[in-house]
Parts: sequence; structure tokens; C-alpha cells
Amino acid sequence: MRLLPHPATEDIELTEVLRALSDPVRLEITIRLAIAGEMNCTTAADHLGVHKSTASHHYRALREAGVVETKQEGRLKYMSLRRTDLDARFPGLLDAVLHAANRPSRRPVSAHQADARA
Amino acid sequence: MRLLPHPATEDIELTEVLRALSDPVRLEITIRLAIAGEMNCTTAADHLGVHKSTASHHYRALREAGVVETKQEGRLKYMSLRRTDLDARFPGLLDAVLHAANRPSRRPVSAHQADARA
DNA sequence: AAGTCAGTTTGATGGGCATCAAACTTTTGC
DNA sequence: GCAAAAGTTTGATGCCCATCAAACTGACTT
Repeated sequence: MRLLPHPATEDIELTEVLRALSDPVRLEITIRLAIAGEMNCTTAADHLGVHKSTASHHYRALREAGVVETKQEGRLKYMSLRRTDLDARFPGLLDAVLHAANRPSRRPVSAHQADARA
Repeated sequence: MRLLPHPATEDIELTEVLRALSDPVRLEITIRLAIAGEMNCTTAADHLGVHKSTASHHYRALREAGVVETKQEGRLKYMSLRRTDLDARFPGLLDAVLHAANRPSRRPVSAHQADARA
């Protein structure tokens, strides 16, 4: 189980994140990751109508922009949103984009937030 | 004084807005409009280091994406952010982008420097 | 060892886009 | 009317990018 190289949090650039999310296929992948959490690549791009090599390019674009994190387990690669990093660097941006895409995200709720909600 | 054609609020597409904002020049123009409000085109793109025809293309890109509104008064054209429309359609998105854009990318800076942002 | 599975890389293609330069349009001022 | 100012449009250039197809890699299976 090894992690692939990603940009450090402080190296994530706003314009690159916006550019990454401005492609419909990549936005859809991002939404799926937000809803379902960690997914392998094939699942993330299932029924998107793009060739697997095209999808692979999108995975790379998302990873290099700092939007997703990829780790390999066996012969599968699992992607997940870099939620903490993105929220730290660009507070509210990811939530606004996901909400704008009209598909609410299932965030892990901290104990603190859970208390405040009750 | 006449208004130029713009997309209706409900026709503003998320991916197009993200794409429009993903260009550094257009993002800078957007930030200036957010800070200073309505500005004419030349002022908005002052000292950006791009030719006026290039700037004009960016105005169009921002307008067609639904980010800005343009009205002509005399021989000047004034641009302004479509804040209300954007907030209605994508709540929190514009604010998150503007807030994110205020953070310098690499070195963490003091609040003093952050306030003196150019 | 051979085959399969998951995903990447490479090559080719077509389209879009950021840029500048030059010509054009519209409005204002002399 | 003529010229200047403010943008736009058009043309040219070069780059980047989304896409597919085919070859490749690394890991598991039989």
C-alpha cells in the first residue's frame, strides 16, 4: 500500500483547482468522491462515456491540482478528496462547488459539529 | 446607456464560471471588481501586462460565463460583478473564491502583509 | 508460466484558447 | 469634418488539452 506523489498543501494553487474542476468529467468524479468517499479509479469514472485512458488523464489532472489523493492497494488505485487540505487552504470553496453542482456531500462530521447540531 | 447581452441567471453554468475564474488574468479582474465595484475596462485590466485586445477577450469570457455585467456609457464600458445572480445560483462560491484568492500561495504571511495585498 | 485485471503511457488528432498586432467602430472633443 | 480615445474584431501563431487507440506495466490468479 503506497501513496503516490502529490503537491503539498501550501503548493495547491487556486487557479489550478478551479481549472481542474471546470471540466465536466473531472467535476463529476469529484462529486462522486464527495458522496461516496474513497473509490477506485474504474468505479469513479464508471458510465462516464470516456475511454479509460482519457479517464486516467483526468485522474492525473485532479491529483496534480491537489484535488484528490491516490493510493495504491494491490492492483487497485483508490482516490479520495483532499478535503482537509482544500478546506484549510481555500475555506468553503469545495463545499460551495459541491453545493453548486446540486449534489450535497456526505462529510465526516466531527464530534464538535455533532454536538452543536444536537 | 445600454446594457450588453448576458446569459440569464438560470443559464449560468458552474463549469463555465469555474473555467472563467481559472485564468489568472480573469481572476485578477474579478478580484478588482469585487474590491472596487464597477470599473471601466481599461481600469480593470490596468498594469496586467496584456495587450488591450487580449484583455477584451477576457472581458467577453467573463461576460459570457455570467460572471460580469457590462454596460456602455458614452465611449466607456463599465463592468461589474453579477454578485446577486452568482450568489443566487451558486451560494458561497464567489465569496469562497475571492477569499481564497487573497491568500498568497507559498510562504505564510503575517496579517499585516496580507492586508497590504496589491 | 500464462492470462487477466487495473490503470498508465505514448502517439495521433482535433479543437480551443491566450496572446499580439493591426484594422475597425463608436463616441467625444476641437 | 477630423482626430483622439476606448474597446472590439479579425488574423496569425503557438500552446495546451480532451479524446481515442494501442502498447505497456505491475499485481493477482490459475
